[in-house]
Amino acid sequence: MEKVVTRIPPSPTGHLHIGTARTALYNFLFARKHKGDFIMRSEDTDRARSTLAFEEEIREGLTWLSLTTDSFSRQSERAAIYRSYLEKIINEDKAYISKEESKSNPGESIEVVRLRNPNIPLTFADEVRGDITFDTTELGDFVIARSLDDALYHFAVVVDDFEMGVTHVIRGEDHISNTPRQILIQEAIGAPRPYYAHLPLILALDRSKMSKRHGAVALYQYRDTGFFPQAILNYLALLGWNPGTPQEIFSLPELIEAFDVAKIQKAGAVFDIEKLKWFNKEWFKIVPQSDIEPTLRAALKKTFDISTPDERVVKNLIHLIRDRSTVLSDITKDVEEGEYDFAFKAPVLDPALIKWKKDETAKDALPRLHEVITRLTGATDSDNPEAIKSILWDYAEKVGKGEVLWPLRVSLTGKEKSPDPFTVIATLGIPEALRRIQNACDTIEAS
RNA sequence: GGCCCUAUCGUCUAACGGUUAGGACAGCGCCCUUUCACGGCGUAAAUCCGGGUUCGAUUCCCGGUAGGGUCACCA
Repeated sequence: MEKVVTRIPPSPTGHLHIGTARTALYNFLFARKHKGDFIMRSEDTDRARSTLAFEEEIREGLTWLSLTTDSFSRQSERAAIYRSYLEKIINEDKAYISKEESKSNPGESIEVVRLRNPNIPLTFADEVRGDITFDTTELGDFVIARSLDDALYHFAVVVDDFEMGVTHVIRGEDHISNTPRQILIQEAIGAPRPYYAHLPLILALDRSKMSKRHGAVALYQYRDTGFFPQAILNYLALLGWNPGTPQEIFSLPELIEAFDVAKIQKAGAVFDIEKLKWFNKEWFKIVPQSDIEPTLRAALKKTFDISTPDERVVKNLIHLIRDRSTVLSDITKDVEEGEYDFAFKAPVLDPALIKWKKDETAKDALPRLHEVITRLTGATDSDNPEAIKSILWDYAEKVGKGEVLWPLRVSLTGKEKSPDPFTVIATLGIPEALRRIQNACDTIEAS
């Protein structure tokens, strides 16, 4: 069997769209699944609107997603190739040069190239939708080049796909109506017909094609708010495709393994940021530490001006962050808002907060805190909350969990809300915890 | 408007003629942790409508309806 080749042909006239990212993903998955190639082609034949900056952003975006390509080319550098094909089919009278008035510059006379349309009904097989039939008559002798040296999109695409050995064209549903004219061109240049698979569109809330007016559509916007590439890939894969099993969390290798064109959805799918957030939350628990750590360190430096934080605390804090965060930017936000103050700042204690019950005074908590100090003093330090819990749990159960745990937690963090006391102690280490509890006792006595 | 595509909970989807129409996200409720978060359990919520075909249609066919895409000397 011939080697599978898929492609992603973005035109560098805008940011990397989330829909383009998904199309790239599906092409990537299919190619990798079949041990084929996945190539990228910059469709920059519209010189006026294409920029190198966008091209670069698109390439970087795909790299960020780990969607590696096997080759890269630019249509703007292939004019000679298009010209040779144009000359060939003109010689064969399958296309012709037509002198007409320029539409873009009225008054100017130009020689465009038009395809001789055989005006036939045309049916092609779509891997996701089955047979689709068009009457090509309505296309007329459509223009395929502005001039011999200036091929238009459809012509360039067909020549390139042929020259590059593309076997499977997997693209958005918005290209269905482009397919008949591309097939006509294929037949004119004698190219074989690739397999086609037209993907359902990604829709906005109002079920129209997702575009700028609907908010964030560019990949970089999701990267910037702190979504993991793993989560984006995972979500995008399941938006319009399903594995046929209840599994939802997929790594890229797992997606390659599970991917199957037959399970691509026909109907458009609404992009739901809430579900994306859920995927990100799940991935927060499993991404490598190196995906989280730089953000944490930057936040610590910014908020606390700590450039060399206690490594034990950082390590333990990352565990906490993993199941308390949704997007990476939560780290910065939470650090700024004081969520993790307890880890780096001794608390300023409000004795009134120590009281567990309304009719208590802060001083009532003193003997309990002293008992905690006694127990902790002889204990082995650990950064496992469970181990810390076992030191104190039986006492807390005996005296009353609220009676012990609430004042303890408040002395450690000074806050109304925080992680549980065992986790806090495990994070800080027993010596620091002891200092804080002792300090709390002193404050209470002085009040 | 012409052409093309599509139609299961609010959203993503499963069920390729026979199911109490399943799961996930979001929502709601309860439990756990005597704080927050995490977690666990539960609940509500759907086959667009009308005709066929069939013993039997979410499923197959036709027609409506609705939504979407596309109609360049853009890509």
